[in-house]
Amino acid sequence: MSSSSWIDRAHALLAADGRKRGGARTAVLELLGGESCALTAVEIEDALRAQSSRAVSRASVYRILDQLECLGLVQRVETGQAMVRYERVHEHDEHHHHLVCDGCGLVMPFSDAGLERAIRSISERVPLSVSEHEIVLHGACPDCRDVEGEHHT
Amino acid sequence: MSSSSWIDRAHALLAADGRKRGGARTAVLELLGGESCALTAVEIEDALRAQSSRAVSRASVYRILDQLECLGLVQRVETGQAMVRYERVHEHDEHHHHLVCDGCGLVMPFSDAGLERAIRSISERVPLSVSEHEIVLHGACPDCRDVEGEHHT
DNA sequence: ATAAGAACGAGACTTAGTCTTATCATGGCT
DNA sequence: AGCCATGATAAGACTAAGTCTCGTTCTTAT
Repeated sequence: MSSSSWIDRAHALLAADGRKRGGARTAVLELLGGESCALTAVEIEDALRAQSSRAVSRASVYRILDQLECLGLVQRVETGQAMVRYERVHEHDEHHHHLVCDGCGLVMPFSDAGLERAIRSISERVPLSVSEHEIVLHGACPDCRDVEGEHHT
Repeated sequence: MSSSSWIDRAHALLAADGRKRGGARTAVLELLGGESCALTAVEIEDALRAQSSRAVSRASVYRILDQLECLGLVQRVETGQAMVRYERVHEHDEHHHHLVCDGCGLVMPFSDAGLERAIRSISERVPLSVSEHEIVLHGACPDCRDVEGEHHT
């Protein structure tokens, strides 16, 4: 199962970075390991409080996410929803991007080789050493499109 | 000059939408018309206050930007800098995207036909009617890259 | 000129995210 | 085992972007 291997890799990288173990970080890792798509810091805080597994304070959530981002274990995703989302990054995993429904806020992943190619080529021609990219396409999901058309029910 | 034609078009569309003229909106239009790249709401507020041309309250800035966005006159740009940027949209103008320096916050525009092609093709294959896209590549500008390497001055 | 309604300003309010400080846990060391 | 240095955590004050409300002022059609 790839999620537990991600957790293992995370623990290993953290140890290599000279970090000690702690209950809060372990809880966050386990939550992220079991999620395939992007969560906000607030969602993480709430989920942990609700799961009765272990509550983690807001400051810890942000600190832990920062550490994980520095180690390349999670990635920030800007969905234009006024808050940052985070999701785990797999080593070999194909890079994926996101579709956001502006109606209901639904976020879903997609990936495309042509897009990656285009971006790689741009990165070489531009006056900026590009470190990462994250593409978000906005639109309406099937449900929300239907609702829009229902001005006659 | 294309900026004044954008202002004219804006006034025309607003009138067609049944809106009356007002000093605050005119001031915002003139500022945006003279800017080629994206500004934040706060930058707009500050610029207008500083320019002695005409101060515009925060609520008005946001209200006006919303109206302009609805009419397709401005576009939101998510740069991942914890605040939204807005820039004017030209009818025929080729679509442009942005490079953001994570070191100093510099934002600069770029455009690429291959990228547009890739996105158009994705839009057709995805379970979401894509309405808009805005791509932001992150990295380090030449200045900031140099600074990073200067751990020995 | 007047009235209807749009535009505006002031400031209270909300909330994502940051920062501070005190307390707690961990693991090395004697 | 007991102590101590250091990193991890909790609680909540704080910052700032963005929203909301409501009373006032300005536009424009008649």
